[in-house]
Amino acid sequence: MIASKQRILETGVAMFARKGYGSTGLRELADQAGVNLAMINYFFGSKKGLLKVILDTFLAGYHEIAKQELTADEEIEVKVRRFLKRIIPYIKAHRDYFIVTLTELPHDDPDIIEYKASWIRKIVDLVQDEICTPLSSGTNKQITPYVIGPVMIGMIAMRFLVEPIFQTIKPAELDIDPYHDYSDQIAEIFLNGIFGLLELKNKETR
Amino acid sequence: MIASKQRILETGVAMFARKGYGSTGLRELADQAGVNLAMINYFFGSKKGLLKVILDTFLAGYHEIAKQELTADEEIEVKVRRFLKRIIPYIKAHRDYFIVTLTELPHDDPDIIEYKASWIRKIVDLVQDEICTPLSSGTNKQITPYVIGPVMIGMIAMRFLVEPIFQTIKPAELDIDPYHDYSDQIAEIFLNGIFGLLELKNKETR
DNA sequence: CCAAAAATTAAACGTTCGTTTAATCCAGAT
DNA sequence: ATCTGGATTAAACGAACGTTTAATTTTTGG
Repeated sequence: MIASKQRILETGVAMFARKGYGSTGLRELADQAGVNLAMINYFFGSKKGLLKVILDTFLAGYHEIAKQELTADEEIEVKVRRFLKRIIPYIKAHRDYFIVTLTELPHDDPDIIEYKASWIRKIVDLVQDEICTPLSSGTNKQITPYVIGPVMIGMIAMRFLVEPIFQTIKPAELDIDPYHDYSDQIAEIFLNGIFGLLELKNKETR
Repeated sequence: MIASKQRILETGVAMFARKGYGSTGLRELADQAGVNLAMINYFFGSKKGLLKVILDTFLAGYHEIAKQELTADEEIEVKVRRFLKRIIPYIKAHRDYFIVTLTELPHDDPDIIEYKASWIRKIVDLVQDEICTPLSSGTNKQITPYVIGPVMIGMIAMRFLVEPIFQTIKPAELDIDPYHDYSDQIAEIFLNGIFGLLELKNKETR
């Protein structure tokens, strides 16, 4: 990718994450990227075009990992554990992409809502086929990807959303690195939680 | 509260949630609220003043519920269950407040970051005293509010963030009401998850 | 009923917004 | 060396931005 385009993308994702999409001006963005204002529209068509690239980059990566780790003929427990083991470092490495995606998720801009929807649809289908359906067989459950999906992402996600504030109130020792087993903790909580829930449901309807 | 002020607040929280704070113009806001443009600055001082009221309203309510339900001499299990039983309907009833708070959380606007931090600090302390500390006693754990807090909120939160997109990809039956036992499900997942995690940690270090 | 206070209005303030245009720069290929 | 196409620039576009002012209407309380 051309160096200028790359710098615009990098600066854009950083500023959108720190100030919010709507509160970021293209002139300040261009200045910080060391690039002429017109280059943003030249390379990305529009401000919204830049946002789309950011959302697309993150969601494509997320979906790719989900596909690789969840689509396998193995125990759900193993698959979920492997998925979390990969997705948490991925999010950590693309923290700003993640923050932008998450904070723009609920905004129903007609130009990009179908864009987001197409990705979410794929991920929901994946969770349905690889987690919910296998979990259902053998039990008389009713766990849907619409419940389990957000729960899983949410457990991981919120940490990164509040991290800037944690930085303010507790400047030391809040990086995720020290918790080298952070993904293990999340995996334990999630798996114990889900299996505990299923057990309970079985008991109820028995 | 004066009717005009109320309408500005209601319209403001709705528009900030749907379009984002930075992408919402005060003229459109005033129009939709059926109010003169100048009234917004008259009642709230500035656009950011309006945002502060929204954040304050939600976080104060959240903290109040956490204080009431978590500060008690009872089993953690009971307290967490009661907290979730109250906090989920609260968020559901103040969905737009919640979305605005969440999506503005990572934006480090110097004017409001200390504002958010003061609330988060209170909530972190609460979780520390009422959940983490009691959980620690008797075990050789190390669960901090900085891990457990975001996990708990995140499990609940993400559902509301992606709901607008779920509406798009699956227009029917996605309201949380049908899951009349949604908070029970979350509570089960969370409690099973935490206790499972603690058990594991004990085993490891035994 | 009238004065004081509060609510509301229209208009303008200067600034910044995202975008476009047209000219220029600079490689690499001919 | 020159042509060519992409990269880059400075400048301007009109629109929208958040905020302020000053005048006016409405409400309140003595």
